[in-house]
Amino acid sequence: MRVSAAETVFKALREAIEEGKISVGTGLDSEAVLARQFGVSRSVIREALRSCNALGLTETRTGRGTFVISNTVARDLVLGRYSARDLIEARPHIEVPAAGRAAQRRTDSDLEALRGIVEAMVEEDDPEAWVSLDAAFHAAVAGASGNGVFAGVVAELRDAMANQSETLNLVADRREKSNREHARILAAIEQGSYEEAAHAMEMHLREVESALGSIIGEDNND
Amino acid sequence: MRVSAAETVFKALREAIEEGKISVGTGLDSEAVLARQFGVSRSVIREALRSCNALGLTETRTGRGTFVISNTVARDLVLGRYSARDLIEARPHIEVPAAGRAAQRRTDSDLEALRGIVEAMVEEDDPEAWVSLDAAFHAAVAGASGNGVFAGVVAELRDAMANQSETLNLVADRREKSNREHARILAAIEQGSYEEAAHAMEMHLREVESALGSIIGEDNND
DNA sequence: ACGGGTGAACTTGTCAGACAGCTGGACAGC
DNA sequence: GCTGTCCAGCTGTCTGACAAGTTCACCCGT
Repeated sequence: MRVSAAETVFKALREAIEEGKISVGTGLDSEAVLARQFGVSRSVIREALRSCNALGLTETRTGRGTFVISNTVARDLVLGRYSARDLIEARPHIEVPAAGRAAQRRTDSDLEALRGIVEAMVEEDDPEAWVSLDAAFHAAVAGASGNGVFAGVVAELRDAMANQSETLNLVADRREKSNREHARILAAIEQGSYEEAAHAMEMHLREVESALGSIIGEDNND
Repeated sequence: MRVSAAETVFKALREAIEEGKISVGTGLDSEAVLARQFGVSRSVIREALRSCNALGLTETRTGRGTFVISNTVARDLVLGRYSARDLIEARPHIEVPAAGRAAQRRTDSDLEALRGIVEAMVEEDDPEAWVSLDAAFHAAVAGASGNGVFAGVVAELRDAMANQSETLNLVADRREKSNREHARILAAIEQGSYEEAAHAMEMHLREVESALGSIIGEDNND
């Protein structure tokens, strides 16, 4: 399958920028020069630059030139924020099977990490730090599932949740319950039972959801 | 601050696509027609289309035109690629509940878009184009779920899958089966039944998985 | 009749050349 | 030293042209 010249130039530029061969802040050669270098017309260069601009890698200023403003695709451009309702609805569908797989595939170092987090949470008094550990626990479970998709999605959800402060309002009572539920999940994962781990996670999320629901206010009807 | 015509056109197109005014699977007007509509030259239109392509919203095929392949920005621009095994394992956990929610929440324009894709798939002979439409169908179902997390994750999986050519090897026989299964999913969504839509999607994914499994050969190499 | 080849009419891909508008800096005049 | 002008270089846009890929109706030989 033939690829267009514009796409070839785009890929070359993107690679050069992402690999740091062209450092952030510097300006690219002018369109005319690039056209000569790549042996194509200016239109082709311009189309390639528009692609780089769309990804947030570069920025073109009239009369001046095109400048590298980032060596990674802009996340903000791509990732929308998720609503609390969407997060609560989606979590179980991903984390429950992830916990099950974790029970089947966890390595020794996975278990070690999980135990460490669970212990730390028990002794943690500061609510903010506790919430961080909570997020770390869920991410670690997903990571232990050995499935990159689960791990990636949960990591993304964790980022989105971190920006929602409702979790902080969980009363100390609820935190203790969560600690016990986490311990139960960990035990099931240690034991290697898909069913039990998945069930323990499901129960946990259901508990958290109802606790959060009473805080947020259940206006999720459509 | 003057903005370039190309950027104006790009934003207009992007908004139209993301808001569903141009549904997934459909083709845009030709560059010449767009140029007349926007009152600009073809170069401007082409630069705007390159931006849309870079974001994974559209795809341009030589001699045919530019087609909308997603109404959300491609996530794998940012995130890493996933292995085939991970994708196959994770898909049902996300797409099944997404189909169920779609049955409860789909709008009229959601249904219209889905019908369009299903019809187009029946008449599509080119395997590559068919796979694109298949991906568009699954993304549209997730989009109709009204849950940004589902839509985002499926969009991400779609992008990752598009880069795995195994799907292309599906024989025509399997494609016809898929078309029927898609029709069944669509019918359940139209009917508004969570259970039926979820079940239809689950069956469909199971069928596809076994078909793919026999091609790939069950080994977990990426 | 009918299957297959063929070309016309579209589409995108690329090129070359032109000119307007913007920007920064050199330079002359005060 | 300060200011205003001018110019070289850049991006933004347009135009017209042709190559190459795609589609589909039409025609020709059987």
